[in-house]
Amino acid sequence: MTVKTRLEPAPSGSIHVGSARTGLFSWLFAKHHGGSFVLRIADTDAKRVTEENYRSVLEDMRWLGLHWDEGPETGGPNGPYRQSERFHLYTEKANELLAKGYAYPCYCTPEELELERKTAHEEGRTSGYSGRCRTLTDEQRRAFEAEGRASSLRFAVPADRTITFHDAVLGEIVTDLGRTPDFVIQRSDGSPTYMLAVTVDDVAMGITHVIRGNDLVASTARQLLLREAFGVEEVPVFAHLPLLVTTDGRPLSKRFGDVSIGAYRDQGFLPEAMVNYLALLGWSYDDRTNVFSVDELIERFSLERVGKNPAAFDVAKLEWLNGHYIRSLTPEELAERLVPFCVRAGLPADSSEGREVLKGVAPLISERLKRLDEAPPMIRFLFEDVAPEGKAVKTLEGQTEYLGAVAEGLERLDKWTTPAIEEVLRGLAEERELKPKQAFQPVRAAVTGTLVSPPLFESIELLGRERTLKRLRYPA
RNA sequence: GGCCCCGUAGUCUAGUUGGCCUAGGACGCCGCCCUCUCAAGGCGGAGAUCACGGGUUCGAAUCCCGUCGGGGCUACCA
Repeated sequence: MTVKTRLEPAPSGSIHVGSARTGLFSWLFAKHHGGSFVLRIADTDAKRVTEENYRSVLEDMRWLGLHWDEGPETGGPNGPYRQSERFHLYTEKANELLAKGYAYPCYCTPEELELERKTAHEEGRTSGYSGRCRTLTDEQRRAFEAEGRASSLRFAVPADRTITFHDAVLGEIVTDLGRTPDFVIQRSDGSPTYMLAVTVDDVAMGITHVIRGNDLVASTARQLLLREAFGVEEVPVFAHLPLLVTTDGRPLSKRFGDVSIGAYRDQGFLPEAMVNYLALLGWSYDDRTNVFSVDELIERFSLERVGKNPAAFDVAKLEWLNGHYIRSLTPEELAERLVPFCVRAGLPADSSEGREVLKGVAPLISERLKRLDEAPPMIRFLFEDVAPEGKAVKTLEGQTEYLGAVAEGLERLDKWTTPAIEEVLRGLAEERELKPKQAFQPVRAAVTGTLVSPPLFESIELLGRERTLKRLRYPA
């Protein structure tokens, strides 16, 4: 059997890190088994969907490197892959269920349903809908329709049974259908609900392993029920991943801060770091390995090693991994990835000269970056004259003579190289019996405008003779 | 309220046929070294009575019961 997994994101903007993690696990599992991965857009609820959000989903998936074998734009034998374009299939299946007596029209209004929910809650029953429309006579139905009431379609749940399935993560899950109310499969506007669409599509597309968030455990029984009604014998393997929470153990909601992949991308997290980090949330390979390349993840991933308890999304560890991956980049690669961040910060880096500058500083700042967006402030002095700020101003006080001497020494240099520059500066420090810190901080302040900068001698070399001398003699 | 799931240091986790665990690794934190600043790197350290309480056993993080805590579901969202 060829493994086939899928991710079914609702296009409500840049994808949530939780969805990304689910997608990653699904993708890794498929790749590990030489199978395929399907991307399917869950846009059945028209009011929440925009074209822009849809594009964000595809962009995020591509950025993460989770390439889909079947899905939007890629195509495939089971398309289309946007559920909004598959309504005819759901309608057909809904009608089939209606004809076979598995489903019935429900004429209840939102207000009536709300009342039932409230009553059920008060009486300690698990849920709301009583199933009252199930036993309507034809006459009653005609009366409702004459009234102009719209009807949804509900699945008639056999209350006297239980549904049991084996979850690859959680083990055996038993659901008592006596506590499962008749659920809506088609809204009164004719659109399918998640329950119908997901089941129809998983069957149609031959999904073998359903890997999704723990919040969907309870819905599994209903989907299994639908499969039965469709007369489908095969059942996919289900694996429900532990939910992602904040470091305080709260649900990972917008209130936590950044929960979308796009937000992390904009801050300069590398996709390889994000993928590595996400893989560690709820999964581990052994008792010591933290860093994995994508290929290693594919080779080592297994559902058996997925844990059951909620995992906290810890930005600090993500940043550590990100720093690790930034340091593993070549200067050329780092420079190229830095371009958009510099441009956004107003630095003219998107030119061949700009790129040369970036390539030059890349080795100096790579071990100082946790995120790419930290780079522009560090290297702004290479692109424009910067006025000393804060403590740097104070450091420069009374240093005019000394800085002039530094300028004089540097001016005499034949070769403008780091070793030569260092020799001049150290020589002068020794001559004046200055400690390194006393000798170099004023120079740093004058040249970079700050007391924290990339290594000084290298920075001076990159800055060039002219600009360095100017800044030493005429501080802004 | 009802049903279901979870519970090892601040965080991610190893550990699950009970003994090799005086509980291992990583992030973070603290200190030292290196050092032109900041980092990176190296070394070291603090931090977990394995949620709590009872059992079973020669022996339990690992098995059983209970309690408490957290979460999910309980939608014509997905």
